[in-house]
Order: sequence, then C-alpha cells, then structure tokens
Amino acid sequence: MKGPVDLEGYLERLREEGFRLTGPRRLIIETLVDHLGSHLNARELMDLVQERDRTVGFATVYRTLELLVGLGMLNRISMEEGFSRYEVPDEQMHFHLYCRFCGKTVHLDGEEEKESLFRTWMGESGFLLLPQTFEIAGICPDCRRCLADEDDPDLTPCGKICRSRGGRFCRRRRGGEA
Amino acid sequence: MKGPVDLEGYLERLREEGFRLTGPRRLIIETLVDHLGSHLNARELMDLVQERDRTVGFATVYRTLELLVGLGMLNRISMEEGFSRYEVPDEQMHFHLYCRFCGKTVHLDGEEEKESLFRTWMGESGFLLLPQTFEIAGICPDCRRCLADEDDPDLTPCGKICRSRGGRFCRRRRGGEA
DNA sequence: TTGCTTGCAAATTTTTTGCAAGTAG
DNA sequence: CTACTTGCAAAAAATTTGCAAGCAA
Repeated sequence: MKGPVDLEGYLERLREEGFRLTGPRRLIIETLVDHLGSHLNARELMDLVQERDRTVGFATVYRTLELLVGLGMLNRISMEEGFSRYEVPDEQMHFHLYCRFCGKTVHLDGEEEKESLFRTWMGESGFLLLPQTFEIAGICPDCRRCLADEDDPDLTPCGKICRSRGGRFCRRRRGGEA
Repeated sequence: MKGPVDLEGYLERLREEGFRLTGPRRLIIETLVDHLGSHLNARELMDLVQERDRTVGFATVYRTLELLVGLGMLNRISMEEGFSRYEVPDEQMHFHLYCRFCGKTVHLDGEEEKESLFRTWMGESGFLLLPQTFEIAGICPDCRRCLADEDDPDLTPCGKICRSRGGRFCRRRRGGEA
C-alpha cells in the first residue's frame, strides 16, 4: 500500500479506451490499487478478489490482467520466479535490491535521479522510458556473512530455509537435498 | 553466441561442488554455453539438446537448470513473458532496452560504468552485486511514431503484429480482438 | 437491443515429483 | 559398490480458450 493512485481516474481511463466498467473489473482493479507496492501474482489477486466476491472466476482475473497490461495500465513484473506479478505503474520509477539467497528486498532512494539517468540512457537510442519497478539481484549483508562461514555444517545460509524455486539459491547442500 | 566462457572450467566447477559430470548435464551445459546471449527458455533448450540426443528428458533439463541456478552458475531471467529464460552469467553485466510494443531489443554500451554505478548503489546497502543482464522497458522510436499516428484505422503499431502475451501491448484494438 | 463480458469447464503450457533402472566416482 | 542421476509418466501449477448466458451502454 504505497503512494496515491486515483482509482476513479484509472477506471475512467478504461472506459475511455472503450471497455465496459463491469463489477468484476471494478473489483479486480480496486484490489490492485488497494495493494500498491505488493506485486501480487494472479493467484494472490484471485484470493483477495474472491474474499469480496466468491463468484469471480480466475479466467476473468487473467483476462482483466491481460487487458490492463495490453493497455499499458499495468506492469507485468517478474522476480525470477517463473510466474508473473503485477503492479499499477506509479508516475515514478522504483528501484529494488533483492537477495538471491533469502529473497529479502530493499528499496533504493534517490529514485528521481536514477530515473532521469535511465531516461538519458534510453533517450540515446530514441526509446521512451516507461515507469516500472527495477530489480537488481545481489547478496544481502546477512547472507554474505553466512557464506563466509561455510565450514559450519549445521549452518543454513541466513538460518533461513532457502527456496529452491524463486531464484534464491543455496550453495550448502552436500548430503542434503537440492 | 557472445563472449567467451570457459566450458571446461564451468564443468569443473560443477564437479568441485560435488556433483557428477554426466552425459546429459554435459550436453545441456554445452548447449547453454553455445548459445550465450540467447536467453533460451526451457523449451528451446530442450529442443536444442534433443537435436543432439533424443533420449534426454525434459525433467533432466529442468533439474539441471534448477541445480545451476541454485549454485549461482546460471541466471534465471524473465522478460515479462510469464515463463523463465536462462543465461550463463558473463563476467560483465549487460544492459538491454526492449520495446513493450514490438519486443525489439537494443544493447546499451558503457557497461563498465553502468556496472560500477550499480555496484555503488548496492554497496550503500551492504549488498554484493551479482553478474546479470538488465532489461529496461520502454517504447522504441518506430512504435513511438506509430502511436503518434493513431488516427489511421488501418495502421497496426509498427506494422507488426503485437503479441498479446509477452508484455507487449497494443492500444489499437477497437473492433478487433483483445 | 447489441455485442462486450463473464463463469465454468476443458484444454494448454510450464514446471515438479515419484520411482525403478542406470551409472559416475 | 554406493548413492547420485536419469527417463518416463503422472501430477501440479500457471495460463488460455470455447461457449452459452449475463449485462453494460
């Protein structure tokens, strides 16, 4: 739940493009706007929507997401997980760091300067920058410490369970499972 | 097929981590290294591998990809498509622009400077930057021109078929299909 | 009314898992 | 030899599509 996005304006934009403002669409969009900054995936969005209206089907959720992405009113983002997440684009860009080991995410500040820098890079090729959340992969301080300590056989990096899916990796596995 | 990556060294690294160097793994890794810069997805990799050995199953391909990603020897990347692509990490970073309309991709240069800039940003949070390819979304010059010209009902952006999947979007659809 | 939208179910696509047989070290 | 790996097939997860009925405009 982040900065302000004008729900009514957003809905209106849909209508202006010639699409009907139906109950399900309204509900899906409201949910999306209520969870700014959450990067929901289709399943999570579905669950939230169905909490409010059990009759909405997942086909409608997928179709609405596709529609909004197609109109440029929604960003499809991916966090090395193998499925899509979505965000209502902010007027400004966001920059995240995330740890490949534990999945932790950190927000960078100075977004205006970084964004204008990106805009410059793109401009040199004639591209127009679209607002988006930019993710940079790395290893967080905690996990770096754990990795330095690899001799301890009982230590799992960060003391956390490494997710096998999701792009996080776990070097310590001898004798364990992948 | 991009810069040089030491195949034998790469295979050796796997063995050092305690994994067996089997025929299928060798073949999968060779194929990955043969196609540096291609960002293959699992299906494409499978097809290439099976051209050389029909008996390799897709489960092995997926398991090998998962293994390499888990070891940090392979990057899982995603281009807003809803499935994963993979790349053998280069010693240096790469920066791509891609057009959400037509999917065109452009490479940025000055990668060293950009990389050290990113490293600085991460360092401030104590993160260690990992080698990876960055994708920045925007609208290419051709598509910008087409969009400016939206009154012509016969014009499809860029004169190209917009992909409904894959994050490219197509604003022109009145009367057509989604 | 018209025809865009929806829900449901079936179909696809992508990825994971169980298990007996195969094989690297 | 041992136990890590593989291929196959079934299962699970993620997404798309066909179609008759529903409902915005």
